Amino acid sequence: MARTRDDEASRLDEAARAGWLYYVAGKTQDEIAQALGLSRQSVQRLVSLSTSAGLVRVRIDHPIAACLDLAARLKDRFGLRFAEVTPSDPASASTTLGIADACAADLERRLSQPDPIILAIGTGRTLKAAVEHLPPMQCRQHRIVSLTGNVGLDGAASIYNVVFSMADRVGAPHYPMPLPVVATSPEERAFLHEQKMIRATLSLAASADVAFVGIGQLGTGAPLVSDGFISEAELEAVRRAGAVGEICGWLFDAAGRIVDCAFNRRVAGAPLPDIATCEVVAVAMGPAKQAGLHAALGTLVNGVITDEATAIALLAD
Amino acid sequence: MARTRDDEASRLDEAARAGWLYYVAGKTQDEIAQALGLSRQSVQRLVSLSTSAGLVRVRIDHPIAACLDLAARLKDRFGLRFAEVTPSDPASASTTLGIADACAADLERRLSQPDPIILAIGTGRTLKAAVEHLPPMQCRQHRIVSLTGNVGLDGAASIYNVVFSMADRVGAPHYPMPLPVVATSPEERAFLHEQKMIRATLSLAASADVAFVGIGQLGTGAPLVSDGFISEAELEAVRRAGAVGEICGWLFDAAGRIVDCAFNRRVAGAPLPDIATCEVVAVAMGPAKQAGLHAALGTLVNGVITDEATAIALLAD
DNA sequence: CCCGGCTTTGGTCATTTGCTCATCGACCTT
DNA sequence: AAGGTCGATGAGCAAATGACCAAAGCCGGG
Repeated sequence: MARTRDDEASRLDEAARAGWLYYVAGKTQDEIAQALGLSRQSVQRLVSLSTSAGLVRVRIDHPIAACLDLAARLKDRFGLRFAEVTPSDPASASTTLGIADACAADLERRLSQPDPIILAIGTGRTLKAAVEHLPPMQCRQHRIVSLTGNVGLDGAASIYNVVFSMADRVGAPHYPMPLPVVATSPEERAFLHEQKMIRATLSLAASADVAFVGIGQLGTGAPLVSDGFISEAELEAVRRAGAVGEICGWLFDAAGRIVDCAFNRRVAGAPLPDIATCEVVAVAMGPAKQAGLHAALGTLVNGVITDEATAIALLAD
Repeated sequence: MARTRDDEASRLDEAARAGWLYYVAGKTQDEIAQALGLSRQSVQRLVSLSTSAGLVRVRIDHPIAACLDLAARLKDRFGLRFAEVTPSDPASASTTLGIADACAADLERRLSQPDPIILAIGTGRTLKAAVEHLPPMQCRQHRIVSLTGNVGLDGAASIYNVVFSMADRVGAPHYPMPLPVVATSPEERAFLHEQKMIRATLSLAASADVAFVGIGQLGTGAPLVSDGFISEAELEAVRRAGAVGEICGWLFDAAGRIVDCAFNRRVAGAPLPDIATCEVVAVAMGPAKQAGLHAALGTLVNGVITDEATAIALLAD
C-alpha cells in the first residue's frame, strides 16, 4: 500500500487549508508557502489538489449561471461546437424572445471579426427577429449568402427571407437566391440550379463558414403550411413518413436524416451546409420546435441558441 | 443619471458570464475574451467585478480536522448548541475574514428552510460583512427583526445596522427598530418602548428563534466610542466597573452578566434573546474581542462562529 | 547490501493574470 | 459651442501561476 488512510486525510486537510488561504483569504501561493513553511511549488500542488479533489466549490449567484450550465450540458450531450441558452421568461409564450437578442449578439460578435467569413442564413420568424436586433455595422469583409429561395408561390419576395434586411444592416455583400422556395417539380429545380448565377451562389453556400437556421415545426401552425408551400394533406403524409421538423424547407426525421420524399426533391434552396466543415447554428425555442430541435442537434446542426426551458426539456429527453 | 439600471444589470450579466467561464468552466481570460469578442483586459475587469459584486462564492467543502475538533471542544467547554471554527490566516489582522463567509453560509442554510423562523440580527462590521456574502434569495416565509435601534446620534441611520441590507438580499419581511441606539435617558427609553409599533417589534425580538450578534470590544477602537455613543471617560468608568464587552450596546462583565450601569439603562434596543428559548450565535474573532467572547459564551450566547486562532485562545483561558 | 522503479521535491521557464498609465470619447457645465 | 470631467478602453509590464524537468528520497526485490 503506497499510502495510508491517515496520510491521505492529512494531505487533504493540508490541501483544504491551502485552498482556504488561497481562495477565501486571497493570499498568494508565496505567502501561503511562507506561512505553512513549504515551498511555493508544494503549495501550488496543494491548491491544485484542493480543486481537483472537489474541495473547492464555486457557485455563481446569478440566473445566467444556470443557463451556462445548460449550454455546457447541451454541448456535451449532443456533441455541439456551440451552444447558448438564454433565461426563459415563463410569463411569455413568445418563441423569439431572448433568443433573438442572443442570436443578434452572436452574429454581431462574428461579424465584428476582421477575418472575412462566409455567413449563410436561413429563413423564418426567429431569424427575422434576430436580424432586427442587429446594430448597424459596416463589415464589407464578410459575405452573406441565403440558403433558401426568396420568391414565394405568387412571385413576391417572402418577407421572412432575411438576407436582405441583414445585409442592409451590416453593410456586407449579400447573395440572395433568386429562386422559389419550392420548385414545381424536381426537373424545374434541376434546371434552376443549372443557371450560372445560382450555381455561384450555391457554391458559396456550400463553402459557408457558419450558418444560422431556424427550425420549422410540422404541427399546428407549421410555417410551410401557413406560407402555402405544402398542403395540410401532404404535410400529414410526410409526418406519417417520419418527418418531425424542417430546416430551410428540408424535412427531416427523428434521426436527423433528410426524408426522401417528393417534397424534399422539389426544395429549391441550397443543401444544408455540412456540419463537418461549417458551424451550423439552429436558433429555436418552444415546445412546438422541441422535437425538431432534438432530431437536428448533432446531425444537421452543430450549434444551438435556445432558451432555458427548451434546453431543460431537450436534456430530459 | 450616469447609468441606468439596465446598463448595470447587463454589465452584471456579462460579469456573471465571464465569472462562470473563468471559475466554473476553467477557461483562461484569453479564451473568454475570444469567445465573448472582448479584449483580455475587459474580461479581467469583468471577472474582477463578478467577485467584488459577490456573484462568485467559493467555499471549501472539507471539514478541516483541526477546526472541527476546536468546534467540538468549544461546544463542550462552554455548553454551546452551535459552534463553527474557520481556518485562520495568521498574517491577516482582519476581524471578519472567513467568519463572514461562514456566517453567510449558515444564514443561508437556515433561511433556505421552508419552515418559517424569526431571525433576530444585531449590528456591527462583522455582521455587515456577513450579510454582504449572502446570495440573493427569496424567502418570504421568515421574519427578520433588528435587535438594535437604527438611528445614530445625529438622526442618520447607522450604516452598520444590517437588517435592511439583509432583508433586501433575502427578500424577507423585516422589522427594524426606529429608535436611537442609545436613548438620552432611561425615561426616554421607557417612553419609546411604550410606542405601539416598537412594542410589536420588541415582542417579535423576544420570540426570535435564532439571533446573530457581533461582539463589541471595549478597548482601543471600541465601536461604541468611534460611533459616538459613549465617551472615552464613561467607557473607562464602566470598564473599571467590570465590563469586558458589549453586544448590541449591552455592556457585560467577565461572568457574562449585563452590567447594572447608567449606560445600560439607556440602551434603547431590545433585550438580548434568552438563550433558553433562542439560539443566540456570536460572530466574532480576533484578540480584541476574545475577552468579550469568552465572557459571553454560554451565558449570553449559546452559539459561536469564530476562527481557529481565537478558538485556541478561548480554550487556553 | 545494492539496484531499479516510483514518488516526491525543488528549480526553471512559459503562460496567465492583475495593475498602472495614457488615451479616447461621451457627457455635463458654463 | 468650448472646455472640463469622468468613465471606459487598450497597451505594457511586473507579479503570480502552472507545467516541465532533473535530482533526491523511499521502497521492495534481488
